[in-house]
Amino acid sequence: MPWSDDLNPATPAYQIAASTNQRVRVVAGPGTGKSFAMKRRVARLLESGVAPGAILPVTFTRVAAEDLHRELVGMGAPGCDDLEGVTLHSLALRMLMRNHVLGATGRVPRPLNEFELEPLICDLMAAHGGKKEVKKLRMAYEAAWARLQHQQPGYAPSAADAAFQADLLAWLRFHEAMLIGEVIPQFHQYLHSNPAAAERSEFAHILVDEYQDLNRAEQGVIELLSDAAEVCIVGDDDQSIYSFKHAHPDGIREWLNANAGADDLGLDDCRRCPTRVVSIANSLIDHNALRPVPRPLNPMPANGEGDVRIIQYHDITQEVNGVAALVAQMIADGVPAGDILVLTQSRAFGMPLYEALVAGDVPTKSYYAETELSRDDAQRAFALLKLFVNRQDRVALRWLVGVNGNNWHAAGYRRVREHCENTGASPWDAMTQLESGALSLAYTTGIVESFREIVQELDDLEALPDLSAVVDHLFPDGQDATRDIRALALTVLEEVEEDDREAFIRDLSTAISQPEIPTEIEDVRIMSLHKSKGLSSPVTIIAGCVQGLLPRPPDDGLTPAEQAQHLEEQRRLFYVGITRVKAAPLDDKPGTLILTYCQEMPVRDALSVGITPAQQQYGSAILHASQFIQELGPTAPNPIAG
DNA sequence: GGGAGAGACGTTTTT
DNA sequence: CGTCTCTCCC
Repeated sequence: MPWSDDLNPATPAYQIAASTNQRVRVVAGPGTGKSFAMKRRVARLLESGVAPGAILPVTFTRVAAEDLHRELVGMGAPGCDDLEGVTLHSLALRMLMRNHVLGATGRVPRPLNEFELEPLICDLMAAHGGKKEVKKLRMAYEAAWARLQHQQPGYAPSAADAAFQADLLAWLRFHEAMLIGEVIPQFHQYLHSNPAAAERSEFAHILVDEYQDLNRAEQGVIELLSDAAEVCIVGDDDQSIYSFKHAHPDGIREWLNANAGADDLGLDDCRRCPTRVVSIANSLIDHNALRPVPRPLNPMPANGEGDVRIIQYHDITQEVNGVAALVAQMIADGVPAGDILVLTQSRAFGMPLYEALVAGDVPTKSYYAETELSRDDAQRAFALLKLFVNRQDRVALRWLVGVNGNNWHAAGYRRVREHCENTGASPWDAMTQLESGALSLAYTTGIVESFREIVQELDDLEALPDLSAVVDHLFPDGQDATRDIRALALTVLEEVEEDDREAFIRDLSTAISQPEIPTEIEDVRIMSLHKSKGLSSPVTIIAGCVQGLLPRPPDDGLTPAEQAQHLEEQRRLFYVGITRVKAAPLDDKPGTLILTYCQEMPVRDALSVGITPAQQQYGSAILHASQFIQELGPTAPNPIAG
């Protein structure tokens, strides 16, 4: 199918696909068809003979990357099979590993799993003011890199920050690893200091989706890859919801300043949502006073008005049961389960809702954060597997020798590390010597004992006939803690060459950190508002619309200006949520949006979710409807009691 | 190094 | 209300 098929040259979608300007910015609201326009642009490039390898389509998440690939394959554009959307993170890792960058910087691109941070924190806490302080310092370190602060004139870390960074880097170097938050900055630094690097002119065309969610370092990487490229960025400042990773809506707003002469295009017709949803979405986002250029969405009358309901329940139990009953009823009425999307910003609503749906025999899939490695047993087995594949995996060894001890046996491990740094021995070799008595160090009784067990377990694993037996041994059948990771490991094993340990551990790690998203949706999906970005669904339910949860209160110590920005981002989050609704003008059922909230929940739940109840009675916290419900404006329906 | 008890604080989102 | 973290003491 030619790229311009069914495209009217007078429409912005055509211009986005057709523009040959070196720089193009597209600001496009939810449901206005930006992915469609992007896809056509890529198709045009491929049809005009651009090599797939010269095109870099950057997407924000893995889901979006797979989505783009699938749609291009569906269009049958030439060479589309070789064209993959990538996340910046995966691109950075690939390029860092491909080059001898490691030699130059002394760093190894082996990212640390979340759970592997624990021993790092304990190793640093004694010298840097305790666990909490170390966590804070680490976040500040990553934040400074994400914002490229070191490139700002006059930036100077405090003495305490500098001391911490030196120790952190020494730890990471010694353990041959990298923080996840360092991957992009390291890549940025490599590109920045190597103007002649091949990567800087590897791409002739760069397309960036969800640009508003990139932080400074990520934007900088795009700039550094753009030496010889036509660049098209696409996004929407009204959907910028990733300030926690230091993205800011001003990035896309101010992009034109740095790219004079760029084409500036926009898409405003909301082809996705019913008209009433468009109307309340416009009313809501209008409350964001910091927007320099308001861009209301145009409703499409052909989409129909839609079915919008706002329901208040008495307490959280009734809300959970009420929503579960609504879903069950809709399915009984013939709505496919895969057409229903349930969004809630907190596990306190999400998990009981999930359980209520499952209990009611509704096919449901929960998309809350990866659970494979949430249990200690699973973490231990996974670390053991890493060490089984590579005895020199220093992070895995550090984790395993410390896991049983108070503060991860920091005192004893410090002696081992000092010994290694003085002699050049690897931790594995030093531990082996300690174990045999060839070496003796103070305070190491505990870790040597742990090491003995580890060696025994590894010997047991080596005695097994193949990898599948190893998986079976590490993640035994029928155990709750390791059920998820067992299933995943078995799937990965099927795809891997006979007993290729390295490939197995690599693919398993990928599968854990970047889970596959099913293409065929047959279940009710339940997830956070953040995860819902990019999705759309004929029935969208947002539960838990209460003040304190949505919006969440600002962190302590923010300036009034920062508090205002926080509130606006929370509002954008709700905006993203309500604009997931897809009109179904051809079916007999209208696009449906249901917003629910409740008046009470147990104080214990409220506290554990981060709500500090202003009032409480008989152990229940008194809750109030989200202020955003009011802000939906006069076209919103009146709330009803459920 | 490790255990007992007092005290602080609580969440959510991605690669 | 629970859980994690820190301090004190052996």
